[in-house]
Amino acid sequence: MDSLIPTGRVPDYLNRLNPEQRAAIETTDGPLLVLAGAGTGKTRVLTTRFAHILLSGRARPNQILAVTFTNKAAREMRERVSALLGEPAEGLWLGTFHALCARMLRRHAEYVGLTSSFTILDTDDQLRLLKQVLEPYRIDTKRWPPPAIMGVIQRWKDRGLVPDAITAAEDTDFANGRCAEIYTDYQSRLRQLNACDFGDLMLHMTEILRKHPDVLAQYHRFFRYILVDEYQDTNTIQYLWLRLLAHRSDQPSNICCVGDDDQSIYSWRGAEVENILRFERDFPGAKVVRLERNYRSTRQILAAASGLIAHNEERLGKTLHPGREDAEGEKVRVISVQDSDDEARMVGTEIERLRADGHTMSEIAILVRAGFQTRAFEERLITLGLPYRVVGGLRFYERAEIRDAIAYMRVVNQPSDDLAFERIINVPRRGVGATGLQKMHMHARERQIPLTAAVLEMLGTGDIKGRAKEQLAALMHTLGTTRDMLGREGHVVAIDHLLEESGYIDMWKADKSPDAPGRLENLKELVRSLADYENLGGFLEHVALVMDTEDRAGEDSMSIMTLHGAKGLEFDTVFLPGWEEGVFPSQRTLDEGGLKGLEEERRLAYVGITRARKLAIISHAANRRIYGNWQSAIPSRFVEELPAEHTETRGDTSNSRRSFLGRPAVFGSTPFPLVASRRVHDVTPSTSKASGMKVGVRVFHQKFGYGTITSVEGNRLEVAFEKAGPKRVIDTFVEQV
DNA sequence: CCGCATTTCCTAATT
DNA sequence: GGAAATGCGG
Repeated sequence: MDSLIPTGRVPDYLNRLNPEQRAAIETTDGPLLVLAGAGTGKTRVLTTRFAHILLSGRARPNQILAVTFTNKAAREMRERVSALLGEPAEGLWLGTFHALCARMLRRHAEYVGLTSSFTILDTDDQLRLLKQVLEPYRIDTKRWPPPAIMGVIQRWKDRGLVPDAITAAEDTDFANGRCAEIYTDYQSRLRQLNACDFGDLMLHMTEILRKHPDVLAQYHRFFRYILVDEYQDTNTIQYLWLRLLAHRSDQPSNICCVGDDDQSIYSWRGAEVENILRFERDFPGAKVVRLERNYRSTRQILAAASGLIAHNEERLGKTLHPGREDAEGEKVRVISVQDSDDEARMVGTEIERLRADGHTMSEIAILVRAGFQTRAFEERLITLGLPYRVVGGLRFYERAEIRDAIAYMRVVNQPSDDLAFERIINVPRRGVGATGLQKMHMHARERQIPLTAAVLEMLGTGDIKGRAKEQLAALMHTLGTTRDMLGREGHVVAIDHLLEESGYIDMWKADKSPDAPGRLENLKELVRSLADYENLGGFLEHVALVMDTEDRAGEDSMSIMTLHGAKGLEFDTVFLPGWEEGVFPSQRTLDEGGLKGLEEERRLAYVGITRARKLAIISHAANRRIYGNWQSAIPSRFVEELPAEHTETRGDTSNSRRSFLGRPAVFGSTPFPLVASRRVHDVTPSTSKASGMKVGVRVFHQKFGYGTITSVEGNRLEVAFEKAGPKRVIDTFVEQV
């Protein structure tokens, strides 16, 4: 293809790139893998490449398919491409995997038994639907909780397996091998409801592309170039979808995937690092460009992070070098403290000092492994009066009042949306209980009609009695008037009417709990945001797929968040607390994932350190309060793996890994297996009384009778009772016999 | 059908 | 320690 750029003149946007970045952008044709280390200008390469393809005349805006994982990334990319082009980028196929698939699927829905107006279910709906499907199976939900079964189905979908593809061998470990049946039923219920869950968007679209060569050919004609962000996070179905779109006979696969195998931290939700490791085999003739010049962090930080990640086996191999000469910086600090309260105190003190020295608060972050760790820091920061925000709590669209309001809108938009109707039928209370709802379900199933229609019929025949009768009649009337208003007065007015007349707003006005005013405020905000969309349908598509809201640019506050949440962000100073065996690396990951799990934890540690521009402060405590009781802990193996010449150790040295030598690091099934002696630090009063409680001791329990202790964990015992079987009990409730 | 008491569980989190 | 689900009495 002819270039529109005059020969001999390098366009502006290429001039300020380093040679690797330029190679990543100018290698436009054929498969390309860009291995972009942390802070090496990944987003810049991606957006500049996009603009370059357009500006050099290789493709028109709608001939590039650009895929991201999150809406945030898609938004950012759109903005930066627009900036490079000097005009708003419109008509692009740029979005998340799911948004792009939804857009395609609306055009071909009939191939998978749906209509183009299919509903996209959220996580709540999925689970509610699965529970309904589960009913006739009479499965012990204690042993096989519905969310776990949902997980099995989702993982099958992630791997591109339709119900028919599930082999018996695949379906052994769960719900007595009946998951495949459940999966089949669940899928047919979805089809009846004209609905998709998130997994279906990918699964259906991939099936269509696979079975209908004409459809595939159509997209091949469309897309000349494919760009993929965060390729290390793709799961199998996303890989299959990409491969179908990329592999073609008429031209080379112009697919460019950008990613970093060292930052793959999402295997637990289906991501396959193997996709990126295998790229060169999947796309013959592929070129690989490594971006290793880091412009973010100091040399000390990069060296510490590189030394740590070098302990991983499964990697393509890549070393970060400082991109600037002047960036020597401070060594990574490793601080040892007595207990988790001391740790919070230490972090608070350090932050106060940073603030006194004039550091901007928003340039400081505390990155934790798990959500439960945030509380200690929050409490400390409140005491000190330091502004902070916890990133990644409940988001706007996850709040109960927002989900309820959206369910109301869904029923208006699509009267056959049974799941939405079920959510709101008794909110506010309308005298409909489990039994009443069941009758309605039976009626609906008999007559093969949606729930709303069943309610109307039953109101007519007098099958609904009492308080429910009047209230439901009023609800149905409100739904009807709202639909009328939708056409005449616009969706904003109509929805306002709906939430008022249905009594939903009044329900919160009557609520005396302290968070009710906030909820009303959220509802107002929701109605206000409706105005940004042309119609109700457009709004609902947005909330189904774009479940995030713009970060509100607030005051100058520091961030507390999980390591996962911090990926892609950067701060001057980063605190990394809780580097203890069992916490980080997480015991559960070790138990379930073995060596692979450990390597993923190590990548998480690598992500954490590389978030810091100037200073990283790692800490570990000798004793930690977990779920209410004290447990002792030993420093994380990652502390030892940091190259000593790039770290500076402070604090109580008796709490080093050395003093725990002789206890081999093993993967065990018991929680915190390295710390058999943790009860030494147990300060709960119950232990003194129960000090004789050891494995093998025979005990008597008022309710369960006689038994033998099989495990001891703090004051919690597991006892094999002779009559009652294995039970977990608190030590004070049994007597030694 | 509702509200209160008791019991149970506890990784990460996007679409 | 605490949220959320379950169970029980009114």
